[in-house]
Amino acid sequence: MPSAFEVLKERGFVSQVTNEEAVARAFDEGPVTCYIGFDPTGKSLHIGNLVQIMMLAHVQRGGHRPIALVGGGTAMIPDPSGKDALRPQLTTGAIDQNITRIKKQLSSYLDFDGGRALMVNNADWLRRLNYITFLREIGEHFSVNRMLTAEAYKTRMETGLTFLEFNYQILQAYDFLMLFREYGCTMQFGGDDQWGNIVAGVDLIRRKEREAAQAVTTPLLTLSDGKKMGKTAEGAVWLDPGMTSPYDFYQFWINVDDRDVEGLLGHFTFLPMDQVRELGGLKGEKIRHAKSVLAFEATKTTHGEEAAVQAERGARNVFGGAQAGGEDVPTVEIGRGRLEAGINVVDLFVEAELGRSKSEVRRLIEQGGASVNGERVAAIDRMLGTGDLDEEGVLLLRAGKKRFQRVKTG
RNA sequence: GGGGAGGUUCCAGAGCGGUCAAAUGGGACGGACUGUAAAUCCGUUGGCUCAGCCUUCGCAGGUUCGAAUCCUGCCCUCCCCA
Repeated sequence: MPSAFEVLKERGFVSQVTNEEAVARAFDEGPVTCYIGFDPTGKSLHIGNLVQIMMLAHVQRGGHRPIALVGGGTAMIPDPSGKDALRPQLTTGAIDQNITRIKKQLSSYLDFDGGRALMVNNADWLRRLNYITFLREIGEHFSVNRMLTAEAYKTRMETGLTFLEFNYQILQAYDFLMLFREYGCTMQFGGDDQWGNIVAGVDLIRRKEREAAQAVTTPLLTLSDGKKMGKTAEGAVWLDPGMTSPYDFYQFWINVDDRDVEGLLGHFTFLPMDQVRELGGLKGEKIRHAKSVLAFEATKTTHGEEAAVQAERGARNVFGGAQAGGEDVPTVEIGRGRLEAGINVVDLFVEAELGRSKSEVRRLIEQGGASVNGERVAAIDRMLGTGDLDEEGVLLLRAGKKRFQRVKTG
């Protein structure tokens, strides 16, 4: 059986490593405690966080102990790495609320039972930090000269960097030190953009504890079209089913570029690599099968098997040409009386959220991109009535090629 | 604290008294072609009671028949000096 580190490498999670030999040995020798930090600034994690989550999940399956650190303390400080804008500052109450939600989300991937995985909040130590003590014990180990030569800061030197942001790295290093002391955590993972911050922690542990901690970073996942993972026109793809429905989540994976399929299967499913390679090797139209496996597996781990089955069935119905698609297609309800009175197509499309404004929907119709029950809408003044409903009192709206909405009367 | 530059529609970036809902590029969206892929081509891209009207060019006032464009104050960003 391959070690957890071999699994990570094989699946494409590994980019930079502090000391590859030492890391490999650690994973061979026994349970390793490793951590990744998550930012609780949002109400939900999104697909961009999923690489890190899956990395922890794979490690846990290899018999090791992951720690998910949420930055309840650092959330109040912007991370200058790679970003050019400050993130909004939240109240501690809002952050604590987000943390609760994030933990719930993470438990779909990680098994927190009996301490097999841990979730900790750096607010526990950061918020009660004493400035002077901190400067004396931690600050003395950081060289400003060296920090300034780091890529993350160098670029920010052009546009300006506040003292607040400058401290981010120090606090993240301190987190690592605390986790090392409290939980024997000897390894930190993160995206490539975090390399500087992570290594700062490794250095701090060496200086304070004279121990060698390790760092492993993941390549920043960019898709073949150069876009950042998880961003769509609608914004991020969220893990919260209330923010991105399982159907849309499934669709996200179905719509990935052919060239990305194999890599994504490695990262976001637990399928054995033989199978991943086989699916990734499919050519031409056959690769759609690989995409449906990817979509199904990814949806299953995030939303559960039942939701995955539903999403798949809904997609098959609607794209396979079945009329109203059945319960599994995203649905909005509308009072039957509204249809009896007659409702304008444009209004209905807006209500079904297939367009942001009436102008947008009008444009859609004028360009021939809107259809009702599979028939192209010819004019913007088309009225819909009960005659457009099927036996079950349902009609199907379609915007463009792939956005569907089932309208049900109630 | 002093001096300089600047804040324009999703982003970048033109415009510097009317011809401006605002060039151009990117992105996004729609169509054709396809495989719910990519590439390519065409079109669209503030809102609405849509051949007209309304609201936008950091904020608040002012000049003018008329302002994104001129003036005043304020806020914010960046650069140089202290």
